[in-house]
Amino acid sequence: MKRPPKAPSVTVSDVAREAKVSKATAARVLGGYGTVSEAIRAAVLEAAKALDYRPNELARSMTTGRSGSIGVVVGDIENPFFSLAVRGISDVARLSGINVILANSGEDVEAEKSAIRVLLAKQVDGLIVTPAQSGDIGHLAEIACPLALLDRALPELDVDTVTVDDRDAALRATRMLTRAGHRRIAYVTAAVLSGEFRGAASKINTSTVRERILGFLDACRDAAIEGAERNIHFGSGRSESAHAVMQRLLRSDNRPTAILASDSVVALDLFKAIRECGLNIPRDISLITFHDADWTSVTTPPITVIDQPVYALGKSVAELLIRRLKGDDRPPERIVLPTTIIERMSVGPSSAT
Amino acid sequence: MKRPPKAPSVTVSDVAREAKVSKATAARVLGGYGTVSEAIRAAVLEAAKALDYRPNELARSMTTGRSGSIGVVVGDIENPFFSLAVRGISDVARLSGINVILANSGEDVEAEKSAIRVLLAKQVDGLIVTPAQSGDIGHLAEIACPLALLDRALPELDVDTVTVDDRDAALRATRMLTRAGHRRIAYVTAAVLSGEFRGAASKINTSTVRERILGFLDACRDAAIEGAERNIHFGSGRSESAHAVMQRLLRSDNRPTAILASDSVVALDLFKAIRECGLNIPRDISLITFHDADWTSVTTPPITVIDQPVYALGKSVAELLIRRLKGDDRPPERIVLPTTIIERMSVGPSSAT
DNA sequence: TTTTCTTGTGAGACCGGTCTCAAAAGGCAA
DNA sequence: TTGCCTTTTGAGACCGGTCTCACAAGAAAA
Repeated sequence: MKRPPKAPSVTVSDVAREAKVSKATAARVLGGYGTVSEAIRAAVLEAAKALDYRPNELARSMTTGRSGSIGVVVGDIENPFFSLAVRGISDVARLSGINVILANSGEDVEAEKSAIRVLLAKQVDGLIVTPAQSGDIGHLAEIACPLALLDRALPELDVDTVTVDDRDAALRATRMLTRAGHRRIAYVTAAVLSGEFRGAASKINTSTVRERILGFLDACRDAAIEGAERNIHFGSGRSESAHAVMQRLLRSDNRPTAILASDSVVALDLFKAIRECGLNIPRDISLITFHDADWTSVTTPPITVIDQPVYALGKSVAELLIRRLKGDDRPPERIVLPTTIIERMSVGPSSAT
Repeated sequence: MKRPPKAPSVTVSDVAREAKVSKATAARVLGGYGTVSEAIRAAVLEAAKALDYRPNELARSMTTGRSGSIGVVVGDIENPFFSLAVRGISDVARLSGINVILANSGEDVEAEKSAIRVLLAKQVDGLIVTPAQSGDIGHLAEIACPLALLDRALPELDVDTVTVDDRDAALRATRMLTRAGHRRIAYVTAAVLSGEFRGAASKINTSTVRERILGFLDACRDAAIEGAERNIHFGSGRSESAHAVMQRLLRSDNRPTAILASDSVVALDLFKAIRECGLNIPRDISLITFHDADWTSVTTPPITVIDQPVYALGKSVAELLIRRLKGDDRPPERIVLPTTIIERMSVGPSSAT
């Protein structure tokens, strides 16, 4: 099949000429504004069809100032958490005839800044961001278009935000572990810390990370577990060393008898590492993870998870943003979605000697 | 933290006035074209900084005709196959300073058409599409900008295409099954057929689906298996009934002793259904699936998969498209990437009585 | 019939950049 | 000093839409 060469691009003026009316009139019917008589409208429409006119959205945005698209900056589309959230966002956006320009930050602030700059230059009408770090939020604060935060709240930034009840979720999950008799419980997260962590959880400024650690520590305190802070492991991302870190953790003398993982990617790595160490879940070690990823239900044993309403997260944040684009000027909302724990078979009594 | 209200948007003219030069000169330094004396360049740059000038990409695209973005239409971002491929695409795009506008077709041709129309109206410089159906490709054929096809080839469409060696992959996987003694082998795919399938595989026009079936049938013929066509099951998508279909398949009198699944989403459904039927892999039934999804390595037993270079698929198609955007006018290329089979533990000898 | 509205239409400015073209300025040889 | 060539600068058209405004025509009111 032959492909059409460059198209000379039919414009309003062309249609106007064809329909023998003024450019203004043709623009009126084509743009769907102003009033035009039925007869002329039909003529213009016919001319447009004959010429195969396609509006140039760019030119339209140029004058209206609205581009009809929103920018979304996530940490990593590859992570099923984000791809599901993005799905929620784009489903809502499509319903409003808005489209989504996606950018990956790779959880790197500089990449995030640059992505935002580019999206802004493209005149997106609004922005949904999952801030990579929260120490560095100047670039977010000075964004002049509507902004909404996804999954991670920034206390200093008074904008629409949708998160889940991370603290409570971590609390409940950890409590499930302490009630099973565990006292050496590790919390493993992919997040990297800017400074040094000295148990000063309240100083962590990425809300998701902070709240979860707070919840984790709450539960540990309730169970009178001392020094729980030392069992918090950061930076277990996807680098090669992360796997090694986990192996070391699992092989250490007083290895944890239970682990809470911050996301399904980390948990999968943990699961593999546990296996490679010849450990058995839940006999030797218990495991709970955030995010009900598809794999968690088919392992042996299936993994107990904290089920976050990820799709709804994306859906809500998009709804909030779009409402704002439509002129809503209520004070920013901070929606916290509930999580549920899906109990499967990965939690057992403590194996501590 | 206070959010800035509407920005009055600083333009080239503003900068020019501030720097006391003409608009044209200011535009030259800001746009980085033409020649300007060092003294004036510095002055303009300083004025721009003082005013916090940010270029309006839309206006720029307006005159240049290039928007600096490409459109990507995939079946479903939620599917890990696509999210990984999209990752590959956006990584490459970012390197070239191009950004990606993402659209979901939901594997529906009408949605695909509309997405393409919107993207084209947004003046994307190029388009990467995973055609949902191949009966209906008029809308693809008349696209006037560079187009590249991802994962699915369209013989009638002579454009850059990157696929994997589906036929060979299916052949090798099926052969692995026949060599293990299996003779009742089912092929289960999420793809839906436009017409009726009567064994006329060559008439299927979605290349991925056709090639795989062809490979499957090749292997069956080699093993002198009769009526293999009857064991091909379409439409096992994510609808409720799909699961039921599988259950029926598994509970039927002469249920297959081995299954080849077309993607990891279908395979996961199958895996669950097999379990629910109380069947054991690989004792009662063997399973191989396309796509090395993360879950396939952690199940008991781990699943033998056809590993497709998904990231590379996205990477290559983006490279091809971007090369074309840069003016390359070599004849369209059709790249076929190799697959490898990762043998795990889900294939055993036939359990046929 | 004349005046006053209403409604439909056309002319042209405008959005914020790019780019062509011609004029101005500077450099150098004669 | 004059002339010619090169480099720098400014004026203004242009991209493809939207939108304001003035005006024409027909309808309703006086």
